[in-house]
Amino acid sequence: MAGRSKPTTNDVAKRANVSQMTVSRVLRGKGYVSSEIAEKVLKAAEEIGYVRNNLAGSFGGQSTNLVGVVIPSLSNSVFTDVLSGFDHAIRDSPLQPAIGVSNYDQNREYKLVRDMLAWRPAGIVLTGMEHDDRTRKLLKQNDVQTIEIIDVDGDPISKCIGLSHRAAAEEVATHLIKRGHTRFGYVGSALQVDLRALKRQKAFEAVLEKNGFKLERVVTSPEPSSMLLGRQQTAEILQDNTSPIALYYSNDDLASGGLLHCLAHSISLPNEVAIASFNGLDFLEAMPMRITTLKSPRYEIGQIAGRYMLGEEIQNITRLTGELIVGETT
Amino acid sequence: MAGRSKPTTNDVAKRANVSQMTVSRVLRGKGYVSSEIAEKVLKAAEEIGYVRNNLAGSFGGQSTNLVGVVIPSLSNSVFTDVLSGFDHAIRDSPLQPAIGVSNYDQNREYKLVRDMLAWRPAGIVLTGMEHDDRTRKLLKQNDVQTIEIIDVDGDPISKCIGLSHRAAAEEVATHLIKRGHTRFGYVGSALQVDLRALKRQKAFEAVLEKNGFKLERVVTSPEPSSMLLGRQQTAEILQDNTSPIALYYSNDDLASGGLLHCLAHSISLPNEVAIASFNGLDFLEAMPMRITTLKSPRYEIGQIAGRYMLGEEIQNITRLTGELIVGETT
DNA sequence: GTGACATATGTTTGCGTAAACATATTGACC
DNA sequence: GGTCAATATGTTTACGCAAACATATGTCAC
Repeated sequence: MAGRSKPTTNDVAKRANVSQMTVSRVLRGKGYVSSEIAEKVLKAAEEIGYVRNNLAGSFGGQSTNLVGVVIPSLSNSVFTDVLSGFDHAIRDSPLQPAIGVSNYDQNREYKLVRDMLAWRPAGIVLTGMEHDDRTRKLLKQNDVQTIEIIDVDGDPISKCIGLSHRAAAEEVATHLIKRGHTRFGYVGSALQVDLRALKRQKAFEAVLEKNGFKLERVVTSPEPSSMLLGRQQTAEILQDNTSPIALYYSNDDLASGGLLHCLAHSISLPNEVAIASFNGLDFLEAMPMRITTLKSPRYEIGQIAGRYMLGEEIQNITRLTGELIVGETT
Repeated sequence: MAGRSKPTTNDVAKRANVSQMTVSRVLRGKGYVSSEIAEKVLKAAEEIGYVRNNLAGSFGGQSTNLVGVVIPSLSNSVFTDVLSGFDHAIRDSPLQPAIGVSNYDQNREYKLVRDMLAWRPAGIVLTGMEHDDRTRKLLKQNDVQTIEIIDVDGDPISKCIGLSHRAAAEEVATHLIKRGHTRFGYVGSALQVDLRALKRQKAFEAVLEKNGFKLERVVTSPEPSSMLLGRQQTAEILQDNTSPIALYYSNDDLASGGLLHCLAHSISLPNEVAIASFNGLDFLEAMPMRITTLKSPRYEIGQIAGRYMLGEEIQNITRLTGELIVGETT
């Protein structure tokens, strides 16, 4: 039973006294096999604990049912939300995701892609539009289905799906200006690594300037985002602040920290300080006050990426729109 | 360049005017090859965009460097934290995780395991101790390294690592009793699906009864956990409540919702209502008040599971201990 | 009863890599 | 100058599956 090497179709064949090919046919339910023989074969397979060897089976063909998915981090629910959507889309298909975590490192991403291509995957999913040149070259040379997710501001390798982070920031900036805010600040973290946040900051600032305003205060930190960091950064950015100011945060975690800071210091929202952010994560709904944010269609991005892997046709650039959630903080 | 099928060592060999075997040797850096030829081969490989075909290469051997990891959900940071630890441990090794999401469904878990075994993985990581009998049988028949994570209350298939959820609940119950609480309630969600939460509830109740107390109120919901649900459930469990009561929540999300409910209704903590929970997720640190919780060693669990996959020896049952974080809510 | 066609089985072959098994060629040392 | 070992290359083969290509039987229409 626990023999050295794993049983093959040949072992099953011997046990069932048929040819290897008949076993293959029975196991795949393809081709003509009488029910008696089929039964015999299934029994034999069951008895010796046969499990198909995909390695052997697939390598005649050109690709496997593995899909390489590279994301920057597993501890940011933006990416796990996308993964959930992706998984949902492919869950009842033969596709199987192999996940790699790049840690926001383009070199690591390259290595992951290289290793994944060795498995002749059905496709590759990358996060963002910024990649090592070697990655782009590799993916263009090998004709795997490739899709870049989350961001669409840039030149895609092949397909891409996401939202325009520029447009997202512009929408929030416009909203704040319409609301009558005249002084602005920005709170961000890990910008050298989160290139999409950087795009948002730039776009936000551009809208301000086009309207005769400017980004008066900016506080950024190299540390990863967290509510706690947001509290600290908000305390910092509001130091010596006297007139009302609208703060744009690079994400919900920081913004929530900002909200808690204001509540703890009895700062009136949105009169003294306004808060707006990006992502629209679920946990915001339970905060003591609704934060204005732009909800990104994360789950949907994953789903569409999954459906693309299943063969559904999509445009080269699929631009989804976020939803501006106007809360009580602006 | 973008020929029909992908280049093989043979194609490289022809281009470099050497034998296929020499190419193989160069690419693996194994065996004797002169530096001139090595250079020629590398150049040729580069030019035609050669990528190794793992399928062909591995199937002579007995297993691949893929590791199948099955988790119940990607939207619960408990599991993604474990994944992070796992990824951290194997990141610089050749191992590559293939992730499957079971949705707390043992039948789906079985199918995922079956599909994964077809890839001759170096190992399989399962979540929890409760599995379909077919899953257990399959894993015992095929001698893949298997490790069950997060829970250790049960009979492991092979190895397991986690914490005793019984012990965790007992510690919290004991703490609450020591603090002088005399009336108790329980708030939980998705218990038909989260078997570990159920274990905690049972163990919690057992300690109470051993000490002459009982679980006076219980509110559970089939919905997935969220802060919002926690708020609603807390409102429900406190309805018509007059004397002080200590509430044990099945996790931090619900407990945080409970905290927000109490703060919003000016219920004094921990005098009128005490709150304790399980997991110790990071976001608790930014809540307006510190919640008493038992911090589970999630990252560490993942790390050790990863190291086991790399060949490190571990005990059959590795029981880590959680850390009781005594906050301001008890 | 003779094709024609569906049904049921078997045989051969190839996929890309690396192990195992050859040869050559060099050079070091006595 | 001959022996031995290290170095450098080539040839053959196996790995497990399924496609492609054989045969067989059976069954139905005319």
